[in-house]
Amino acid sequence: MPDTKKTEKKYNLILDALQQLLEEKKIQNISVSEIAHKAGIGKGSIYYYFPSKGAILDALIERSYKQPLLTAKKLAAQTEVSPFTRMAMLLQACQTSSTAFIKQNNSSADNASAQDLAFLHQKYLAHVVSELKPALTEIIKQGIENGEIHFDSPAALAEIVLIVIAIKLDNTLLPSTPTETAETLQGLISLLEKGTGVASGTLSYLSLTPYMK
Amino acid sequence: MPDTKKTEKKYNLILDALQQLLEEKKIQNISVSEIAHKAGIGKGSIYYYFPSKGAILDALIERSYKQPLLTAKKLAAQTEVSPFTRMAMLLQACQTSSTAFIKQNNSSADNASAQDLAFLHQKYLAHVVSELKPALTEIIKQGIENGEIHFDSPAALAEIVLIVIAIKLDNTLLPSTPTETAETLQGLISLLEKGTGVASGTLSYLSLTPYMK
DNA sequence: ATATTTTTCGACCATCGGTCAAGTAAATTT
DNA sequence: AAATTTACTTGACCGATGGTCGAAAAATAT
Repeated sequence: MPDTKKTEKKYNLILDALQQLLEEKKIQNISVSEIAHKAGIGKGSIYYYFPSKGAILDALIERSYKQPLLTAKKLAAQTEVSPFTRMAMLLQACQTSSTAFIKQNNSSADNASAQDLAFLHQKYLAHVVSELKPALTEIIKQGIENGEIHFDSPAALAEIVLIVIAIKLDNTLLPSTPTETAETLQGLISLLEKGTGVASGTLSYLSLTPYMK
Repeated sequence: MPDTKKTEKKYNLILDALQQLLEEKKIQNISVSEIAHKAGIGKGSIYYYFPSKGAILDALIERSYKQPLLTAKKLAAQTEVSPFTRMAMLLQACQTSSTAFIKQNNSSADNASAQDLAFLHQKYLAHVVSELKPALTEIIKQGIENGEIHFDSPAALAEIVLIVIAIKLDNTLLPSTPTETAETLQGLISLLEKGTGVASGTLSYLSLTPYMK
């Protein structure tokens, strides 16, 4: 099939258009016609490649996180590196992937706008957690085998960490002040250290800084 | 103001209508006219009581969680009861409040519908966590003073617990199998016990069962 | 060249959230 | 009780949206 390449090109063209528009306005205010115009194609063609407007967003999110998540997963295989280092790198990837997409303009104290793009953030959460959980689980599992981490359920631990971090790094799902966010993340690190029998300070350099402004 | 009663009646009439409709279809497919019709009033009147469609939803959520959250908060003041008991009761309230609203029809494996009502669940999360955090913080704080709990940052701990529990109890934000959910919640309890210097098994009776089917 | 399939397109449709002028009912003033 | 002001109701109306469709144009096959 020679059209696969061409199809994929158009496909990505549409995603590019949406991504561009997404940087200056929120989703609900972006019309399909607008996406088509930006992509330089007719509106009808959009629906040749995507079944609905929401599907375009889904595809864009998946494309956006494909690369960072891929590299994050590779970390799980690098058994020669300390689990903590790998964990830090993985969370770093998690963090950069979040800031990549959460650039929405929070201009006014518009309470309605925050709700409009709620499901965008929700999708980000679901995507990141589900994709990263296996990798982090593997890392923790190896840390347990090494005797560096003490905990019964690596998968549960991975999920807990990812949930809290993903939610707190994306400050829109549960809006907090910078101080609050920092406190919660610091609390998580402290809880992890004490809960997994790791020396205090071992995880402190994970230094997660939430997206601000 | 004698109109407060009448106004409130109409106000609640609209919320009743939305709540009713919400049991058979998802929000995005419920029109304002439909709400008005169900409430037996003109469409224009809706906008006399609410500034937007989203505001109706907000109000409904707030009304739905008002009572359970109120009783949950009162638990914080009952200093004569053990912090763990109060914590369990609070989480119980959290749980019932979730099942009260998460009765959406999950008929088919329709991936699109699940995403449509994403922000409904997102609002639930934000509401529950922000409302319950102060109460749980207070309980933990008292447990620390009693010497029953050992942890530096009660507020952080409260938020972490609420985030994980709220997300896992509402199985739509991050869909998991029952086994996974149970594992994560059990992992959280275990992490809490070890992380806060509490004897193993102390928190086990929190026994959180997620909403299923 | 002809036939067939794939892709493009924008006019068109139903519907939506929200506005508004006009009207009615209720309270308040005189 | 009449007049006036205020509180409330309403459905026609508006601009805009997501999505459809048949027709045309490109591409491909025969």
